[in-house]
Amino acid sequence: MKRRHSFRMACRFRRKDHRLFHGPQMRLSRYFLPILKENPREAEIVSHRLMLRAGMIRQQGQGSFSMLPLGKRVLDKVCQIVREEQNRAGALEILMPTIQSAELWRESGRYDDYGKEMLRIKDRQERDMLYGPTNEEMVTDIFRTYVKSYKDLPLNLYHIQWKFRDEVRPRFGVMRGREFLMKDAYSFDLDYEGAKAAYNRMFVSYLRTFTRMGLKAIPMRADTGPIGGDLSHEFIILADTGESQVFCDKQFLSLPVPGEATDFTDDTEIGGIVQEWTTPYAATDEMHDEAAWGKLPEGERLSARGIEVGHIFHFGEKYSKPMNAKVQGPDGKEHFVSMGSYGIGPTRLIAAIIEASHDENGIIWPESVAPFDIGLINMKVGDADCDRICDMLLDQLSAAGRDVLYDDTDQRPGGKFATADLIGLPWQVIIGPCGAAAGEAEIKNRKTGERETLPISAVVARFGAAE
RNA sequence: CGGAGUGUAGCGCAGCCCGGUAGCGCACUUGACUGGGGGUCAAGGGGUCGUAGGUUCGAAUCCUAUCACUCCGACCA
Repeated sequence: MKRRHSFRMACRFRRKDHRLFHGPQMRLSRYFLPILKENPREAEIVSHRLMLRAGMIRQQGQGSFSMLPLGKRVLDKVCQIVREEQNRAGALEILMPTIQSAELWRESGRYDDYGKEMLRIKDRQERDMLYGPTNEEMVTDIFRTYVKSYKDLPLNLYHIQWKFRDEVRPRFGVMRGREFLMKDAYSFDLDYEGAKAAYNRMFVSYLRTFTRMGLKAIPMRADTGPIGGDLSHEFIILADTGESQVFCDKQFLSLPVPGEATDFTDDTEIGGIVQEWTTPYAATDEMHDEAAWGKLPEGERLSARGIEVGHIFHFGEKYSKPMNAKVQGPDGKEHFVSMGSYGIGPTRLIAAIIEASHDENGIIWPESVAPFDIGLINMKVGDADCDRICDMLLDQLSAAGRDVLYDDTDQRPGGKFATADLIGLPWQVIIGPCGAAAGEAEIKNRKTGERETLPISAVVARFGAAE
């Protein structure tokens, strides 16, 4: 059967193909991948352009985006890594509502302080509601209701939920949207020492999180504003198109990132890692100290552009005091809990990853967040050998746990290569008539461009089993 | 909010200055030929020209208002 590539076809449900709508394998002819050959005019920066061109997102309004299937897959992978590393560090996942009552915010005093960035709404009873820009109040309310003893500490609750901030100026696609997904974690401890340990755990967790996504994230001392203290860091990844100018010691590029064996229950070990990662010089232009910078040898200085992908913050009793969140300590007295909050923007991270990893042909996904592991390209759909081999490889690679996107459309080879490069799957497995006749497949690495030819029978073993 | 700009088919654009009932490329539909880096031929479908008002015999085009989006500045995951 001849079938041109049409993303509309994905809407037509065919019974005999129903298994193709789920699971790790996907036929491009059945997928919804509205790729664009030309750059949409409104997209100025490369990640925005590529996300639109690769059919990942659809802009629905200023700073608001739908995630299309390819984008949703990446988002899910990013969130999963975030989730795993939060859990590893001892945080517990919950899910709080997006719409909040103004009451809690009046308690903390922020209902008046927050300003126009907060979207205020009234419900049908004329009650003041708001679309949450963050969740300190709500999580503090949960905490104070149930936790009364220091014995239940430390506690860290996080969720991954949509936020809305009516930004003065949304821009750069999902990089600065108004509605965006955020992982926000909140720690509760008896005292400053405990809070500092909680802070350190998130610090180390973040190092691992970004590294797993193929990013080099550098923690930089951040402005703590009116609250003061030294416990606030922004995690900046280096990308030529980044928003802010950053200055740091080249040491960061070679500092070892804590591995899976890291013991998050060992405060000394965690504190040591934080010490190591906060000693060399690093600052964004707002916090830049020319004198300290000048002391670094010329060759050790790294001046670059960066994108903020995470921010951790200790704020002590800022919310526990006005909201009366107390626990009884070992001394028998009541103590306001010492809190911190820790944010990562998964939607922004997607853009940041693209900014850090692309070329003139499109996106280059790190394997950990790629929407599919492998693009299987049938160079001549309709050719009996090519079709048979591709069907077989699709089944075998899927059975081995690999996510495969099978290009079974009848586009010409050039178009298929262009699509595969654009959407940036880490590997392309190419089956053409000549290779098929010789029993050979070609494998291309998207990142390096390297190609290798190998027997078709060796393809599955070449990729091995997914972990 | 201040400054700059753009709205014409799904996407990218021309037409506007000089008013006469909308066009190009890509995409899409049908058929044929093709088949290793965005093919060729043929035949088609699709547009309240952002919206509203005004000027005019007649408005995509001129005037007024308004909305949306983008970029630059102060803020932020």
